[in-house]
Amino acid sequence: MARGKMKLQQLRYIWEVAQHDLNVSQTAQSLYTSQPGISKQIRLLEDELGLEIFSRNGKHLTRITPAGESIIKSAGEIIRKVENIKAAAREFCDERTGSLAIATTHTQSRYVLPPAINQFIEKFPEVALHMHQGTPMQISELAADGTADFAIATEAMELFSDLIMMPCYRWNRAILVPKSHILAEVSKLTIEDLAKFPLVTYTFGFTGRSKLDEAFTAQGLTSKIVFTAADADVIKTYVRLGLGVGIVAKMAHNPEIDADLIAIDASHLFEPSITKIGFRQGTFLRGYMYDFIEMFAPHLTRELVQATSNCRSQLELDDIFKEVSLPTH
Amino acid sequence: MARGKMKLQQLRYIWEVAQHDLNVSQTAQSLYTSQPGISKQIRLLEDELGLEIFSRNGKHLTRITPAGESIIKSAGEIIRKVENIKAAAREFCDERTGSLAIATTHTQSRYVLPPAINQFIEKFPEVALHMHQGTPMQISELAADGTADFAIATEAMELFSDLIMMPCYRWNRAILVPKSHILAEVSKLTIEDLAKFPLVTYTFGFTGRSKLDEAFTAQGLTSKIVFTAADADVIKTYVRLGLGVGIVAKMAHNPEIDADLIAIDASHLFEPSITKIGFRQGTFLRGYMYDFIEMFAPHLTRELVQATSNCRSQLELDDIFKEVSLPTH
DNA sequence: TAGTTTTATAACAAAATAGCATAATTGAAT
DNA sequence: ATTCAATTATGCTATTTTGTTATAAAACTA
Repeated sequence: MARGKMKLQQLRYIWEVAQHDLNVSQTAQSLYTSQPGISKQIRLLEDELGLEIFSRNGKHLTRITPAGESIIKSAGEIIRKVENIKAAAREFCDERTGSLAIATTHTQSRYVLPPAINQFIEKFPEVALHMHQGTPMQISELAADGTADFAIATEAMELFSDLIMMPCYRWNRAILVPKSHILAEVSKLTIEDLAKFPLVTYTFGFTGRSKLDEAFTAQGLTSKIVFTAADADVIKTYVRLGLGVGIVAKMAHNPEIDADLIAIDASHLFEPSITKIGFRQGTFLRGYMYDFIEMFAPHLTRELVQATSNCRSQLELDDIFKEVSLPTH
Repeated sequence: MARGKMKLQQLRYIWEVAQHDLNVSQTAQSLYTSQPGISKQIRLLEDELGLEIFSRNGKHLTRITPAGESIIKSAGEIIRKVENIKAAAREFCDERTGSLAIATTHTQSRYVLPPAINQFIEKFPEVALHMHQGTPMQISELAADGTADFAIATEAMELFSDLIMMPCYRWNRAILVPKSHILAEVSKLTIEDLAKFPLVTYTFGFTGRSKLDEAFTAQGLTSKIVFTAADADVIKTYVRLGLGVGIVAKMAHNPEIDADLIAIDASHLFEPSITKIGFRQGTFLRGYMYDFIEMFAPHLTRELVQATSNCRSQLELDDIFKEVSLPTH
């Protein structure tokens, strides 16, 4: 239990080693430093605290001790707070420059985000914009580990408890068929009508696919999904080929570009889905980040977002949005 | 905006300087280090962040900049988290040793705490016990700045927003008179009866004094308080001298020692008061600290206390205790 | 059991930190 | 205003801390 002053670097090291599967060499590489340096600092910290953070089998770190578990968790929180200080400093220093990393799905980046992005680069030309595309799971992870500032998606965002998620807009689905298709003539489409045809829609886990499945099973129907894709462009392609009837987010249909396809409103067939924007709780948000959120979802004012930052539980958060009415796309 | 690695020491320095009225020399003395060292580290940090944390008039620090305000606040949070890591380490290292500092009033330490303290030193003989006595205001401050682990008092605890306060017990008052006094004969004492006599009771701001005043003013009566003291022992002394009628917390009357005085129950005259125990939110509580709380207030189980630690607002906290029934002393 | 990977140790180099003496500046009090 | 005490900045030095290289020892892998 030697006397020493705990260093931020030491906390970074134990945190990173924990992130790198307790492999010190690998950690050293990723941090562009040397393995003995890290090993020594960890030992020094353990000495100061008078306990082992990692248990060892001879020379190898095998697992995190219960004490280490708790210490590493705190270390992570401290590291994030330090990052927040830096971000806050940048904000005070120059509020026009910085970077904004958005992780989102194809649907959002192709059909929904463009107007907001446009507005954003107009107002903040000095902010470097990074777009990450992936599955809703990947997106949430990117936001949770700080690679992306925001995650925007419809599905799977609930699984990450340290993400603050706010509803952006409600949207409905449209049935897509070639002009010549029989369904184009049907006046009032039912879900039974739909179940008769082979369907082309989103892959499971994408763009509100779960609501879609629910609707069929609720009616005791089984849907014949013959093809799935992560994005509407691919779906449209196969609808054009006559593979089946497409079910996509309504905003994915562009009357001009998709003039050869008929879009039939399906609001009455499926529950609307809600797209959300999420960020890691406790992160400092730059001024332009608040602006971006508001450009994308005008009801998410700076005040409202700040209020959500203080929420501890999902319940509190939901409570805030009980009153707020969402736009529909 | 030089490149450097933010150090915990730097955060400590800016925090301490802010605590010491922006006087660097004084800060250096209190930290047993040199003034140039601190000045330099502050400059380095400001350099790294690219902004001034303190505004200067020539060489003197005059005020904290808006950015500094936010940074220093974060620094404080980080420092506390680091302290928590150390405390957690000590807990894992040896859960029997440590220290427990309680700040409280005379009334508590003389009449209420002894049984709990007794039980505590029996179970944790290795824990060094420190008792601080003071006014409720001083007590709250000691807890808020970390000098004491707990504050126990009846008044003034609401004023410190970063203290988590939990109700311990409800108590009523007793009227104290010499055996020969007229009031000793009265069968059903009213507040009007009481108002006729000169009174001896607690100094304002102590031991539920405010509830007492409320009761008189609510009846449109003015009380003739001829003497006030911070503790019941002094009050009793003056009641014995015939200076007036005493009003004290019921638990301050000991039938054996105070056999020469008559205690008349006054539960029906004054609203009961509630004594609370408070600790700074976000602090790591050692195992024996939970035990102490439970010895003092058995309904405050470890689970319950941990639940309150997560509360953000006073409302949330009150909600938890809505269900809990308090013991009466 | 051999081979690869990983960690510990030691000696060394580099950098950061604290300290001292002192000059410059400020703010207060004549 | 001018002086005086208090406070901060600067330059330089000593010390401590941190990181690197090279290498030995140990642990996993197959």
